[in-house]
Amino acid sequence: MPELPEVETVVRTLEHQIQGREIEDVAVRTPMILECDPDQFRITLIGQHFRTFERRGKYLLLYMDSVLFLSHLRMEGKYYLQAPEEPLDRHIHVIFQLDDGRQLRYRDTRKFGRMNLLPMDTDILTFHGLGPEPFWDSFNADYIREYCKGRKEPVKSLLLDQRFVAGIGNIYADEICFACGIRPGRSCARMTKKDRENLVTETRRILTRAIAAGGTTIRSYTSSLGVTGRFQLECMVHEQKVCKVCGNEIRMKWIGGRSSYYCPHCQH
DNA sequence: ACACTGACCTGCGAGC
DNA sequence: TGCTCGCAGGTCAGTG
Repeated sequence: MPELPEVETVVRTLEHQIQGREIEDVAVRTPMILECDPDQFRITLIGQHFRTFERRGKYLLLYMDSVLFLSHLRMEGKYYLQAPEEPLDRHIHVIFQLDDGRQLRYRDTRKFGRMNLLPMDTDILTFHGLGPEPFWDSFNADYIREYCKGRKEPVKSLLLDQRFVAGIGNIYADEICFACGIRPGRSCARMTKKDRENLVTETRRILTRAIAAGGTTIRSYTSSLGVTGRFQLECMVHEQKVCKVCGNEIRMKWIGGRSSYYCPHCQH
């Protein structure tokens, strides 16, 4: 389940591996992965080079010569670089033949991921209604106070709302709440000034550490290109049984349709 | 305007 | 052993 740190890791790994490579051919085996016409997708991408690599929220932005190739991994999407002779399986949905003989393969067991082609000048600041990146100056305590005016939703739901802040998913939302000592179900209207300041600081601290660790590996998830995240060793509450700080039992509650883990002793 | 729910998918593990 | 069922979760459309 790639969140911001995993997507960042994938973008940087792809940049290292395929920057400057040309797409010679595209095979779309599962059209539903695309949000555009498969033939148009193929024809547009053939002959294009991978130029620059960026991330916005959980979206991968691959700037080609004259088109922006957008990819969202959703839950289980992964990219692999493989030789053409390596066997395909039924979960590989899109194959890009590169000019160095390798193939960039998109694999996604649940077919949740999506790809699209957009104009080069697409405004990625406002795109898909995404809120600020956690590391932008505009994500600050005052912004949170303003955003929360008239809202009562749980802090956990707020963190998962991509219009509030871009890139946080279920795992990191739990971890951020724990780091702030806030129960995930607490109304965002009941955050103090100190809570809002902590939310900014802890969000950045946790995401920075996770990026440094190469993202999270949880359940069967391994990030693309053979890179295995190591952040799961650092999870304090998500899918944990016992609190690493106080030793109390970690509880799980359903919040906003998501499983949410918290320590009833450390979080209020 | 905000908040909540279900659909989209498939694999896996629990329970019968 | 083999079946069913619930769960995992990011996003978005639909509903209240």
